[in-house]
Amino acid sequence: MFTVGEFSKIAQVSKRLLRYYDQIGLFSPEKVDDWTGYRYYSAQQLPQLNRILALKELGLSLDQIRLTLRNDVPSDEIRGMFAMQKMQIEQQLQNELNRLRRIEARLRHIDDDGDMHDMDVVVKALPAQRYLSMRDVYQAPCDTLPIVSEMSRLLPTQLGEKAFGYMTIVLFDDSFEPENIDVEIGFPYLEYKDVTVTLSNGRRMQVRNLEAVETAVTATWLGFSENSYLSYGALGSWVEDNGYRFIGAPREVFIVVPIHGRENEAVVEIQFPVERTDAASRLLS
Amino acid sequence: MFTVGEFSKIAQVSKRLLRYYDQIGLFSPEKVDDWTGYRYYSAQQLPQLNRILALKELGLSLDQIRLTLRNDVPSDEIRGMFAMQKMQIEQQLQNELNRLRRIEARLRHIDDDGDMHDMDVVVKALPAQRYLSMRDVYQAPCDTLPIVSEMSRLLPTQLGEKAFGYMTIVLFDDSFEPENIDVEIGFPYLEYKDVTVTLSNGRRMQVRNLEAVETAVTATWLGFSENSYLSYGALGSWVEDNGYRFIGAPREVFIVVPIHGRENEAVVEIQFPVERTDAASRLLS
DNA sequence: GGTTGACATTGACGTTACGTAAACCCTTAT
DNA sequence: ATAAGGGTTTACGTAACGTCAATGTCAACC
Repeated sequence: MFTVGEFSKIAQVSKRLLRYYDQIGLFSPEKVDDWTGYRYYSAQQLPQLNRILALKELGLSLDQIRLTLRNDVPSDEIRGMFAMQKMQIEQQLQNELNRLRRIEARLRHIDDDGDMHDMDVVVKALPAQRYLSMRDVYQAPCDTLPIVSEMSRLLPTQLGEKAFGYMTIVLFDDSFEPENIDVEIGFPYLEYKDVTVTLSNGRRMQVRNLEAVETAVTATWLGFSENSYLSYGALGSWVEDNGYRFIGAPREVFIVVPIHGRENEAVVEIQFPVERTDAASRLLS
Repeated sequence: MFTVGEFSKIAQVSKRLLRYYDQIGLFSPEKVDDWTGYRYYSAQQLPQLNRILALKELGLSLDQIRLTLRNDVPSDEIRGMFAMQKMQIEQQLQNELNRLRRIEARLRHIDDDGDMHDMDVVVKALPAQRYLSMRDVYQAPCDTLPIVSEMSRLLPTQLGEKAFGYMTIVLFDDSFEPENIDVEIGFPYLEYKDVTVTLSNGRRMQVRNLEAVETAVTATWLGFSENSYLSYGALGSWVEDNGYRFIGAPREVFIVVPIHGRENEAVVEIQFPVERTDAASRLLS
């Protein structure tokens, strides 16, 4: 029979831990003195504690460990728990590997002033939206300007100020060259009516559903200039390097639209729908 | 200018997060209304928030991120932080890989009743101790019994009951065969005197320092029998599988010494001094 | 039998990075 | 007038304990 202090020295764990495990009913002393409340452990309990510590090291939660120790749970459940934990670890491994690569990239891109010139890529989900838009092919990017400007004038007056989100364009062109671009220009429509709007060139804007994207790789930048298209390449390599793959048309959201003369106040976010590659998992084979 | 709700929708983060980052001084709105306390963010702040989110994804703590955003810290310090983070991730990767292997081993060893037949291996540090002991070569394991029994009689009476820890033997033999074994038998001595004890066969026990072990792989089992030696092999493969390497003489600590007729109450812990191999890191090359 | 020291007990607070309420304030639409 | 829908604070919960802090007991010494 050992007191907490003695037993904690033998097992090399803190006294607090032993009391804690007793409190949560995970590992209790063999005897507790009724009068003093002192805990008394026996040496024979040591292997049981070690099993707990070993399972904890495997990454199981104390709740899961409690399950494995009760012997009234079917073996399949226990096996399932371990299998689940295994999958979790594999997922973690992939994440860590990608993190490692990104860290190394950052490390390369810190200049002498401590500034980082990497794009800040954020992975997030995009909700489904209703989208009042028009798809067309334009000779050059600047050909879209009159259309955009007319939309910005017409829509708020015809359908209400607060009915729209930020201008969003969907790029259906998979060649990233700035000629004969196939794009859809429009605005998220926050109401549940179906409306059509006819522009001065006779073309119609219609409401459609812009599907949700589970995983989108996004980057936001300030200012608007011709070299914005360079970012597409950088984002492309980011996607490759981090074990993703494009699965849909990219979108551009104009939080602040570029106004002539104040282009550097523009804020644009590009969004690439992606899915995971399992390339990283081949490292484990 | 956006309120928290609007800005949180644009950036796809919770309002709580924005208020929290403001509170800890990591990312504050561009303007706060003096009267209502309302926070107002500008679209131009979005890239800064995205940088924070990107760095968080890399595993940096918010404190570290705060450092990288202040531009009065030397670039070397920032670089050092990233390098440190990189090392941490690499270490984590090794751990996860080992965990994965151990999980798979467990998974194989669960039988139909849900019981696990693996040894429960615990990695811990061993503190330095003073050690009253005697080293000798014995023909067979059972030859040690009279010595052990005489020690157990002599020491407490000559030097005090509480001066000793649990019987510990150090195995200098690297062939694990049970003949002509070179072992040191003794007890941790908790006082700071130098004493010698002479046994009936004329041999002397002396105090020496038993060095600390930074990393020891240990296993504890109940009962004492001849097949205990099997465990050495199992522990050996555990050590190999988990990226460790033996670097010293193993020890056996008898928490409860086996008494004739009550051998199954014995509790013995074996301790192998080890160090990490960098074998696992080759996966990353 | 009182004091001291070593050890035990419970309880509370700190850690990380927020989610989830609750309670309250402000403006606007019905 | 009141309900709705923003905003604001404050506080509590998370996982798994470490770290005090206040208090209680035990054994021994004077």
